[in-house]
Amino acid sequence: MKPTVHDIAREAGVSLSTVDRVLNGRADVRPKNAERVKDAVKRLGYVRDTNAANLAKKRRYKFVFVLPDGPNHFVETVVEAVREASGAQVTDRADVDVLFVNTADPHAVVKRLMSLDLSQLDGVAIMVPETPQVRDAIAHIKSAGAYVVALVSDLPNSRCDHFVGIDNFSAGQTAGALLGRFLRKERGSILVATNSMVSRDSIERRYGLDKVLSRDFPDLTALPTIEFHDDPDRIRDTLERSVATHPELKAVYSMGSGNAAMLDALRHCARDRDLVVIAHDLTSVTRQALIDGEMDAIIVQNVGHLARSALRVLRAKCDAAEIFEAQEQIRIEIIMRENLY
Amino acid sequence: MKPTVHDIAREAGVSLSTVDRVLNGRADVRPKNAERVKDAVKRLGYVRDTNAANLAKKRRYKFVFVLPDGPNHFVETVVEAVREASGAQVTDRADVDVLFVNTADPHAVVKRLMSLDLSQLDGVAIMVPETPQVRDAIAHIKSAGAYVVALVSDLPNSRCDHFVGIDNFSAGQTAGALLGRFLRKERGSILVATNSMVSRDSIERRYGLDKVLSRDFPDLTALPTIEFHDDPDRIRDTLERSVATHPELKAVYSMGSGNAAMLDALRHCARDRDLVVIAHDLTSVTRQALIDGEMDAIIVQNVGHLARSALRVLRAKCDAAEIFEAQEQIRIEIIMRENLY
DNA sequence: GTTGACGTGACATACGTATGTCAAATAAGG
DNA sequence: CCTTATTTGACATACGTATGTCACGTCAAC
Repeated sequence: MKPTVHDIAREAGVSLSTVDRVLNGRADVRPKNAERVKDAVKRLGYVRDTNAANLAKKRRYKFVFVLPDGPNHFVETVVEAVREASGAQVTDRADVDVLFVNTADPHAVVKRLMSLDLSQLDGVAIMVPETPQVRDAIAHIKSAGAYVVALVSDLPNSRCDHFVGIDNFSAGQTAGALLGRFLRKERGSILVATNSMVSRDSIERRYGLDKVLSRDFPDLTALPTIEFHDDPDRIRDTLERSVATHPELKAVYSMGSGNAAMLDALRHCARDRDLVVIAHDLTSVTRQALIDGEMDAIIVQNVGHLARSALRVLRAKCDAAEIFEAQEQIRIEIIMRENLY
Repeated sequence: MKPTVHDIAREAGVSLSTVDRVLNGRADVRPKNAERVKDAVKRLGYVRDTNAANLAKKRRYKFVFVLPDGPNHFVETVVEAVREASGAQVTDRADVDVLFVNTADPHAVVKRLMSLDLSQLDGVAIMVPETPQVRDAIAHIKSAGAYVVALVSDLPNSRCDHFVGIDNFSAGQTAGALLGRFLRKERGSILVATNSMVSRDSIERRYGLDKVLSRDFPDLTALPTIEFHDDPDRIRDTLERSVATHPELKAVYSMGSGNAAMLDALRHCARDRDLVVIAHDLTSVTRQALIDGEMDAIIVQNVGHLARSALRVLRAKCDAAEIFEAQEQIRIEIIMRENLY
C-alpha cells in the first residue's frame, strides 16, 4: 500500500492540517514540525497522488502553442500533431489552444504573446525566432507564473523552462554523414539550400554539415548556401545556374523549407544528373519525393513526439514533477523510402 | 465544465444508480432507460474520468514482462528500459515485474507462463518465440482476463491484444536500402549473418533485404545467411572463410545478436577491406562500434519507446480506452555516429 | 389480493488530496 | 503570570466515480 497524507501525519505525530501546510508550502509551521513531516515523507517514501490532488483541486491546465502562420508544410504537420495530441488522453484535464503569428514581424509576435490572458494560463510552447522583444515577452509570461518551452527552435537567451526539439548542429552533421556515405569514394560538390540563413536552425545545420565534411569527407565540397526567400522564381534561377556552372555537382542538401519548389526546379534542370538529394522534415511533399525516388533520405524530428513532449513537459512543470528525460529526448531520425511511416 | 455522471442522470431523467448500472454494464436496467442514458452520454459528450474512477476503485495494475534470459546485450537494454519506465510516472498505479525465461526451452517458457498468478494479473508483455505451447499458454492467460502484448517479436497466431515492435520485413528493407546507397555504383556481395534463422525476426529481415537488393540494387548480391549459434569460434572461422573466398565482398549485414564476437572476427580477418558494416539494435557494443567507425549504421528500435508503449497499451486495454496509434508506432530508426543518442 | 421478481431511486461511504473554519494549544513579550 | 500572537489540530466539505444497502414502486403470475 502506498502511504497517504494520513500515514504521514500519524508517523510525524502531527495533524493532517500541518502535513498539508508543509506539503503545499503554506505558512505558519514551526521548523521543528516541518522537519518531522519531511522526515516522515522520506521514511515512508510518500509521493503525492497527482491525480487525486488534481481531482480535489478541480485542476485544469491551460496551454497555448504559438506557431508561425503562413504556408509552411512542416508547420502544418506540427499543427496537426498538436491537435491530435490535444484530443488524446495525453492531455487529460488540459485545454490546448493554437495561436498563429507572423514570425516575420517581431512586433506582431510580441503583441500576440503580450495579449495572452496570463491569469488563466499555465504554459506556452513557442516556435518563433528569438529576438530581444520576444525574450522580454517570455520573461513577462514567466513572471506571471506560466511555464514556457521552446519548440523546434531553441531560445537560448530566453530562460525557457525546456527546449523541445532536436540539436540542429547534430542534424547537420547527420546530413553530412549521410551525404558522405552515399557518395562514398566520389569527389564533387554539394549544393546547400535553405529559405533563409537568418534562422538559427539553418546556421547550425550548416555548421554541422561543414564540420563533418571537412573532417571525414574531404573529397566533398559544400557550396555556399543558397537562400530562396520564399521566391519560386529565384529558386528556379539560382538552382539552374548552380547546376549549370557546377558539372561536378553530386548532391543537394535542402536545410529548410521550400522543398516543393526546389524539387520542381530540380525536375527541370537536373533530370539527368543523378543527384543525391537530402532534405529535412517529413511532409506530404518530402514523403512523396521519397516514394518517387526524387529524394534519397530525409532527416526528421517526429512531430507527434514534439507535440506530446511539449505537453508532457509543461504538465510536469506545472505539477513540479520530474521530467522523464529519456522520454522527452527528440531523436534525429533518418527516413528513407523503406522505413517511411 | 466537463459533464459528470450527475449531469447524465439529470439529463436522462434517471437516478445515479441507473447511470452507474448502464455505464458499468450491470444487470437490471430496462432497455428504455439504458437507451436514455446512452443518449444523454452522447448528447453531453460525457467521458469517464479514469483517474477519479481508479481512485474510487483503489485500482492498481499488475503487469509482467516475460523476457529471454541469458547473455544478450539487446535484451539487457530492454530490461533497463522496462525498469526505467516502471519507475517513472508512466506507470502510475502500476506494479511491474520482470521475469526471465530460457527461450531455448519451450517447456520452461510455458511453465513460467502457466505459473503466473492470474488472479491478480492485469497484463503481460511477452518477448519469446512463438510455439504451439506458448500459444496455448497465452490463450490460458487471456481466458483469465489478462491482456497480452507481444514485444519485439510478433506472435501472429496467438491472438495477442497488440504487437509492440517494428516490422522486421521493413527493417530488412531499410538495411538493404542503406547498403545499396552506401555502395552506390559499386558491384559486389554482402555477407549476411545472424545467430539463428529459427527466429522469425531474422527470416523477415532477410526477406526484406533480398527484396530491396533485387529490385533496386541488382549489382549487389547477398550471400547465403551465415548462422553463428552463439559460438565465437564458429563466428571467427566462418567469417574468415567467407572473407577469403569472396574478394568481391563489400559489406556485412548482421541481422541479429552476436555483434561483439562478429566485430572481433572482422578486426582479425578484414582489417584492410574497408567493408560497409550494418547491424541491428543499439547496445554498448554497437554504440562503441559506431563511435570507432567499425560500423557505418545501425538499425534501431528505441527500447525506451518499446517499454513505455507496452505499458501504455496494457493500461489502455485494462481501461477499455482507445489506443493512441500514432504514439504507439515503434519506428525503424537509422543511427549513425552523428545522430547517436 | 397476495406473493415474488424485477427495476429504480435515495442515500451513504469511500478513494487521496485540498482547503476552509474555528477553537485550542503553545510560545513570546511584557 | 498574564496578554497577545502564532501555531496547531479536529472537523467538515469537496472533487468525480464506484459500490453498497434498502425501501419503494410496478408488473406479472398465482
